[in-house]
Amino acid sequence: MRIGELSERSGLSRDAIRFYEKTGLVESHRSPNGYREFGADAVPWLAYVRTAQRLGFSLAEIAAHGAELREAPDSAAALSALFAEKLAVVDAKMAELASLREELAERAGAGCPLSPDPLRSTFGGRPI
Amino acid sequence: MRIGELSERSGLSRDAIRFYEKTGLVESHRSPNGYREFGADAVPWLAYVRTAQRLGFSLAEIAAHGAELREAPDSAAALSALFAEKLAVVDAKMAELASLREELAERAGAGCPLSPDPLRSTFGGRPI
DNA sequence: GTAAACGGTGGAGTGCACTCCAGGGTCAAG
DNA sequence: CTTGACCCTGGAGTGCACTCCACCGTTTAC
Repeated sequence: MRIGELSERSGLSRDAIRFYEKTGLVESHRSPNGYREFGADAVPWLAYVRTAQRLGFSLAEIAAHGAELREAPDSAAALSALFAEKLAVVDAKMAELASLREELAERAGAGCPLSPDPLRSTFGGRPI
Repeated sequence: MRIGELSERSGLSRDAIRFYEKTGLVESHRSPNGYREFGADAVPWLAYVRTAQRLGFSLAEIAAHGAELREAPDSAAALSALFAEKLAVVDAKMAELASLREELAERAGAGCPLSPDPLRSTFGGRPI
């Protein structure tokens, strides 16, 4: 598929896709006329990129992950290790998010009294 | 406390703190000599800011949340609503992260067969 | 054959979140 | 009274992640 179709299907701008290609986040080969040609894989891959990005991973990190995937010896064991590693990163983020959530949940619960300065009562105890 | 101490205690640079103050992320009053004076609350608040930031919230969003907290009518009901709202945002992020995690966990599990192109097998089915 | 739709490149510009000066005032210790 | 640690402001610069633009070639439809 060419860049226009990928743009529509991924919801990313053409410029963004070209930028991603330049930074190694997505691959393409070129038609004889010089047009980029993307595989069908590009669509879910870009969706993954967006999700990971929204969750606070930089494009560099995501690109590194993609490169590792591509370069990994194609053995189940090696790939399992790779994914386990990423899993740990995601789990760490989830834990952070959980503690943030907890802090908020405490406040949202049945009318807890609040001091004149909400911050004091909210974050004065255990720092998040 | 002055900016140097807050910098040490929060792990943020003086410049970053001054920048945060300029954008309304943290408040201070001034000593007669013009020095910024921060309350003890600033330390846990800045820790919260950093955590939220790492999790993909922009400084503008965090500042808005802080402002809402400060401006909220000091009634338990209003604040509960405020926190419940933030809670929903955090929960949405957790859900995204969970689906990312699931995708990774599937791969990391006992040797699942992989096609020549790992991406196809990883993301070819349901886009994340 | 020409117009519209699509593609290419290079480079400038944008917004965010800082970082790094330069130039200068404040304050406690020696 | 000077030295050093600390603070101020304003402005320039940086890295990331794009976005916009001008100018040009290609392909498709009429």
